[in-house]
Amino acid sequence: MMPQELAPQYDPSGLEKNVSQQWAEAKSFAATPDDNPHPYVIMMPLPNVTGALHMGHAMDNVMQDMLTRWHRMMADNALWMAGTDHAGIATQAVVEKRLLELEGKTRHDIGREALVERIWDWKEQYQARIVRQQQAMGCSCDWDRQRFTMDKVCARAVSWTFFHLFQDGLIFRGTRLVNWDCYLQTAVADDEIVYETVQGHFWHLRYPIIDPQPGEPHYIVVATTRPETMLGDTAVACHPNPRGALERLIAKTQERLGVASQKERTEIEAELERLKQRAETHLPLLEKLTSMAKDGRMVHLPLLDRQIPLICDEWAKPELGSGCVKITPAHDPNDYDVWARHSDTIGLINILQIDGSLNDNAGPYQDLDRFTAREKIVADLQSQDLLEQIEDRETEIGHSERSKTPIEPYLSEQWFVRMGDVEGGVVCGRGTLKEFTTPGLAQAAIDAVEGSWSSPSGRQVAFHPDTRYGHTYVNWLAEKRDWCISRQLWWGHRIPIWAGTFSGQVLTEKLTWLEPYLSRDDVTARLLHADGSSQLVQPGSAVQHVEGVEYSKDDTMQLLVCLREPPAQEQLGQELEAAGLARDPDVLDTWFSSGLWPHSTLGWPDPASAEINPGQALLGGQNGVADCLSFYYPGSCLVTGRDIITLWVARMVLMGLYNLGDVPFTDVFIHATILDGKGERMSKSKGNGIDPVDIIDRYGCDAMRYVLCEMQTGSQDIRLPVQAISPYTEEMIDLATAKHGRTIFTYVCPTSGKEFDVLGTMPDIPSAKLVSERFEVGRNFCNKLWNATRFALLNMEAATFTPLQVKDLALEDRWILSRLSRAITEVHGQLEAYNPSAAVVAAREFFWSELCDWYLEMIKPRLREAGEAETARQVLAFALDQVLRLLHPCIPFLTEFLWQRLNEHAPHRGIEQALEVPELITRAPWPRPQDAWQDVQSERDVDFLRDVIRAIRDIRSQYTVPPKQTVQVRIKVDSVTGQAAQILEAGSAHMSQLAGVASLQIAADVERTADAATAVVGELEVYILGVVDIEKERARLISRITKLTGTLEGTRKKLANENFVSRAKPEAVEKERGRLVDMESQLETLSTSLSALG
RNA sequence: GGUCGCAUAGCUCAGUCGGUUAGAGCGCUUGCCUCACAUGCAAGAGGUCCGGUGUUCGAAUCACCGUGCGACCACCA
Repeated sequence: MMPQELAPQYDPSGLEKNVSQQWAEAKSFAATPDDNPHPYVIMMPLPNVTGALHMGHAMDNVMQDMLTRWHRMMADNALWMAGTDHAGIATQAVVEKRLLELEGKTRHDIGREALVERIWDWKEQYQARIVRQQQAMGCSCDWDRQRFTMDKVCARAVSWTFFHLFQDGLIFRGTRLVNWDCYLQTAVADDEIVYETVQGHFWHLRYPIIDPQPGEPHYIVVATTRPETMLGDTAVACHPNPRGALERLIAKTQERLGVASQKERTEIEAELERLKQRAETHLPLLEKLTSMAKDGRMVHLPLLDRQIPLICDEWAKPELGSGCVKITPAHDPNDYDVWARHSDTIGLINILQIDGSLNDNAGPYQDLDRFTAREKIVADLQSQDLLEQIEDRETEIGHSERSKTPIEPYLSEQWFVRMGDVEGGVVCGRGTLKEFTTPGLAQAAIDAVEGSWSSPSGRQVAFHPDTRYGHTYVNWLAEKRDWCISRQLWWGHRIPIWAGTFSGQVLTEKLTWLEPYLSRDDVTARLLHADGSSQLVQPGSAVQHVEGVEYSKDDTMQLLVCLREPPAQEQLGQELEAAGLARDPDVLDTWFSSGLWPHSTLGWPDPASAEINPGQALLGGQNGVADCLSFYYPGSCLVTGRDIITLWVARMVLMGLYNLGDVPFTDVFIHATILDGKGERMSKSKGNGIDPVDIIDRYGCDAMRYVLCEMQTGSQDIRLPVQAISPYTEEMIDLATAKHGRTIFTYVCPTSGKEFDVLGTMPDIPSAKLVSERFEVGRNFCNKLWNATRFALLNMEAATFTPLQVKDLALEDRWILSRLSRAITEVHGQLEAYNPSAAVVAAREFFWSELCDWYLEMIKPRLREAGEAETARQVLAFALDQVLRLLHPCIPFLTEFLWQRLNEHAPHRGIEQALEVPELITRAPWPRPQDAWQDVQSERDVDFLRDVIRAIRDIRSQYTVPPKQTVQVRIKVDSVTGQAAQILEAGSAHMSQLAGVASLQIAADVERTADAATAVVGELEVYILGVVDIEKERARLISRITKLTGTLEGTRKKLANENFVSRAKPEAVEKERGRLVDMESQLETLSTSLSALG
């Protein structure tokens, strides 16, 4: 096939599709275990199947792809595992919402099975869309291995992990106060709550005191932002020692005042004054109440006519409110703690039903929604004169991230993973060669990133680009809070537990029936005592144990049976159900399965028997080569944003350690978060989120990737100004400065004056695409690369390869090879340091500022000359080859396309020897720097020539000499045989080509004509003849002299400073001396020229 | 309340061990459609390195104080 000439302009649209197809056909990204000792593994942070990808995903994916492609070129066996997350609550919420909107039905109308089926449909649709987006971004994942967290292979890993944690006593069931989403009717994790400030009230309630003695108050005032919770009050607390507490606080505040800054002072002084005042006004009453509490006095709970005790607890703060606090243990976490301290004297009353309405403990308010009840209660209290005051107040209300409804603290039975240290420690990697014992799960994950610890294989986890995110990780884990893993949802991995509550003889019967199953290694059971503790039912000893002393005949106990294997869950599960046990309806927290991602995807616990989807690459070992799990685990690098360091990274580390005894990866690369032009986090719901596909459509994927790489500098945030494309005029409108329309999601097009929206939710006005002009830079870069290649190919009709000796090459050839070698070292080093921006800048700098701006220009005359052209072509082809390789991890499509064109024109490339040139660039060997090519002398010589050329160009520009007009130049040198003269002589062709020099005279005694402008380059005087306007030249020279004199004075002063000369490093002093000499000589030349002007 | 981070050109950001006249890209000004590229080429202007104090021969860089932002965690009767 005849090589085709490239079009003069780069157009990414068709190109990227074709290249994509080539990669797919060649299965370029397939990874299979082999005898390569260097696997490189990245596990993709799995996007949720709730929606399309955004710019944050683009950044994340591009960073991963860059690392993967780089390692693939370095001949590592590189696996990038792709996949998606079922994202339990998020996905179910989206599908339920649609169900309601489109069909007016709730999940209860259609039932569990039908809902789950619908969510699967949704998942298929979105997963396909996500994969298309990732492929459009050039992601070089092994697409034959992509997974979904609910795939069978992953489900088995989830079940196994649950089973072992349960068996080890690390998973337990308990009644705890959880965050309850009344809309979705599930527990949600602390991190799934967003706080919003709302205008609320602070109600001060009066609780009458029963039988007040003379001198005692008739009521106690307590304040609340949620008055309906009073129905669940079981005590009122006051501080056991209010005077002591208040005095301590006053002392502490005084101390703070001592060290406070000026600004804080007034505030602290006011606070101090308030506290002192309060001691006067409130203490007598509070002390009275304390003594009454110690006396065991009771308080009347209004509306319900209950008596509740007055108790002493330090949770009551004498400095706040009335100094007393109502205690609602079932609906407030702090009150729950108070209850835990006083559980012998006070009760615990739940007043809520799962939908947020009140239950039968609420008496007359039963079945009212909690907010309706609130109004009614306030009104009722008011009518009984029990409302002392209503204060307006801003309050922070926790809302569920998914349903956007207010969260209620709610007492319910949930499953937890024990994160803290346990007696006897936790065995990690049980049964493997890497087995070791750790104090607890959280501690194991903390150890993994700290100091001297290393896994049995010698690994540990390091954060990049710096260690500060290690602190986030450790601080979070150090709390060792138990992890609530149950969710009352239908979408997710169902908890593999069957439970039944039995007592006495029946329990014994059940255990006897269970006995034979317990000898199987995939069945385990525990008995849950009323106090929350549990014991493993041991095979062979179950019956005896039960008949022993552990519990009395009348005790009621919960029998929990856990099944490890999903198939057994089907069969044995039915038997258990027939025996009166019921499967736990809950599903697991999404992070439970994503925490297993690095090994569940590889077939853990047994790759050979892993059930993968049809057509997918096998996981078991073949032909004597290791299976995927042992080959690809532990992996290499995790790439993610900082928002899920705790949720995900920490969990992967601890799950990996627990199941396999080793960390899932050794490096964690935390990339920047993308913000909009106002510094706000990008998100679709904020109306500032850019869809990567819109950028790809407009600028091309490579352009987007180039800019993303260049932006990744290591700082924590990146601002990306966002523009909307006006649907009326197609103009770009900057959202940071544009005028809003009727809502914050609409803007006014300044030209047409019409309104558009950015969310796509306004039915009556058109919506605008969001893009960013920042990506133009990337497109321009791609165009430059396209055209540089185009130029090379136009000159390469007869390219051949002949082994060359570097020392025989022309100055510019030696120079470009030396610079190339440096650039390779730099790019490689910056990639190793997780600094993509610096890597890309180094590649660009070499390619654009050196190869294009100078080398190409310098060899143009040679390319036209037979005899000279061959070598120039060969060096050019080689340099281009190396540039394409260096840029491939960043801009894969274009480099792949150009690589193939280069292969057509110049299939054999190299300098001393021919390079390995594969058909596709994806597996082209990564460039290596050549020490032998480092040529300081040629670099210095070319720098010098460039300085002279620039000086001439500067003068030409200053005197507006038309580009086509040539100039005569005379250069005064010390000696015509000196080095400078030789370089100039050798470079005269370049000067003519690059600075329009028609005639060049180099001599020690050149004459300066009256119409000559003077430039000084180092020690040389350069005269450009026939351009001068005397006044202008005088002004120019004076300006130069003034500037130079200033610097010169500074240097002189420095050197005159005795301290500098004696104390600074000798090199620094030497440097200054050298500069001084240079500047003095330049100044002299300039002064001479000035005076010559007359 | 706790922990951590940021502030450098009009904009977005680099700046390594404290050492030359503080850099890049975009934008701006001027001149060029020079036979690869106007998505380009050449030349240029543009800085109180947030403010202050200190350490040092020397501070954008180190320490402390202040100002203004931001992130995460905790809490909020």
